[in-house]
Amino acid sequence: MSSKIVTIPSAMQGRVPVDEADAASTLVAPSNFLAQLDTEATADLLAIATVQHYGRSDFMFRAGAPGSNVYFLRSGKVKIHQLSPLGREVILWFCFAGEIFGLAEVAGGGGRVVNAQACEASEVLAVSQEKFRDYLERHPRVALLSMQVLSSRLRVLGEMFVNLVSDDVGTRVAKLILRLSARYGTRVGKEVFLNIPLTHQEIADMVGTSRQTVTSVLSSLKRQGVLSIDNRRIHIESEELLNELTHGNS
Amino acid sequence: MSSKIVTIPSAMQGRVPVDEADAASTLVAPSNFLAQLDTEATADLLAIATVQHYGRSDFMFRAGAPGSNVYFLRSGKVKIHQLSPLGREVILWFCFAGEIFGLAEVAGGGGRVVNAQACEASEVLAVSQEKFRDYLERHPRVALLSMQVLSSRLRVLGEMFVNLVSDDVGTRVAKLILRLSARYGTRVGKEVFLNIPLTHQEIADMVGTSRQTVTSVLSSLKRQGVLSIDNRRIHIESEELLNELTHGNS
DNA sequence: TATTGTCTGTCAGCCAGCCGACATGGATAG
DNA sequence: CTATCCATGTCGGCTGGCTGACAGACAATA
Repeated sequence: MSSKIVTIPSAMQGRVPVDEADAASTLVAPSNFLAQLDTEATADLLAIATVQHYGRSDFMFRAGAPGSNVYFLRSGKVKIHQLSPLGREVILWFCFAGEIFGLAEVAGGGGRVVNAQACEASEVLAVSQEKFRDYLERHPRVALLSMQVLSSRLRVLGEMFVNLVSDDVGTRVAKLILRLSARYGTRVGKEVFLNIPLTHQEIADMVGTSRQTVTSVLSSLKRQGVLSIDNRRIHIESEELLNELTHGNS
Repeated sequence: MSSKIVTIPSAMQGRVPVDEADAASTLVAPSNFLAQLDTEATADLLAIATVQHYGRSDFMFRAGAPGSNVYFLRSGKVKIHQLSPLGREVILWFCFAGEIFGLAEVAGGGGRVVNAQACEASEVLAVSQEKFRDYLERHPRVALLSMQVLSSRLRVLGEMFVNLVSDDVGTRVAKLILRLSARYGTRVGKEVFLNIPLTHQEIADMVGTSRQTVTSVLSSLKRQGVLSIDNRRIHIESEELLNELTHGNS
């Protein structure tokens, strides 16, 4: 399958007197890194990579460790998070099949700042820092691609930051769901299925609230008929309504 | 001078059973991009760049515009910020001489997400997206450097995010000051001078609070003898005390 | 010298959301 | 079948920090 780019609804941050069409501002990245390498680049990468397997809740790396590998997720799901000084877990993002992670700390030198933990059994390719550097010098295209990945994360994180500062919890949750569904949801007619099991606690950790508050926000959304949840998987019934909630943050 | 890589002390987020020393957090980057290019790379860059001048509070670019240039700040000070839907200005970071900005949106495609605004008269080099791409293909070292810059921002932003989620306002302000002083402060004995004029409002916008709260936090810090402020410039009198406040966030 | 604008400082009232506590329900293990 | 976990749901009380309002300080402009 060749790189399939998902189109994402506009992110409508900081609208300005620039009469650009409002069209798809796509805060999203070519999230599937592996799929965008040509066959040669892929082969080359495989040549320097080690295949590793992790079980549910194993760590690929932890904050504080020296960042010596870049990882490519072949299958499974990985949670990138940080522990706040007092044990609060802050989830920065999730990685899914095809995505690269652990890149930022390798490129930047210094140790890991975040934790990478498998949410389910996962298979990864690990590539050492030095080898990856060489590799990038040999494949400048891939270097560009890597920059795109970093850029996109930077944007997303920036967006998250702004949301956190300026929105109330309800809006933050709504935006989170939209972000996730834009990236990882499968659209069926007007509905969207998010095939990612998420606990309330995890949502809280992504959005910066307490578990209880998330529970109540979600109940409210269910009551309004915006979404339903089945077995921890969110099913958006009315994306429009959800969007409305997002914009209507007065 | 060939690409000089700065070593970064561990970032001590989410302390783990890795007995790394706790040394000074400093999530700092090779912030001065231009200074790290060798003469050839510099010449090459100049060849494709346009020199531009901006006056205080002019915009280099605004959110919503197509991101067509990368910028290098030769002198002056630039504020990168986003406007939240309801007019709240959220400052993501400041750029100082030598730093690159506008990179993320160029690499990522899509339009600008943030605004770049001169805080004072500034001179920049502007390079078009396409030319910069070519340039990077010809100078893989610089591509790596760019990745380092992006990585470092990603880390800083991640740190900011975590702070925002898990610390109270006092701690956030303290950490902000430490971060800034690590990067831009000049150390004189035990004291640190931050030669960046900042209004309370700007601090509030970086830290996600109201101006009034910042005022009161700062007064409190002054009262405790942690710092003094002269003409909007922060002067840290006891970095230790400040650090303590930071760690002591129970 | 007055005028206007921008910044700092202080105070009181109010409320979103945090925290602790507890009850229920499903899943997994023994 | 029972015990143990873990996630969900709900409630009430408490409080950090936001809001608005106003007053003084200083700088720049006229």
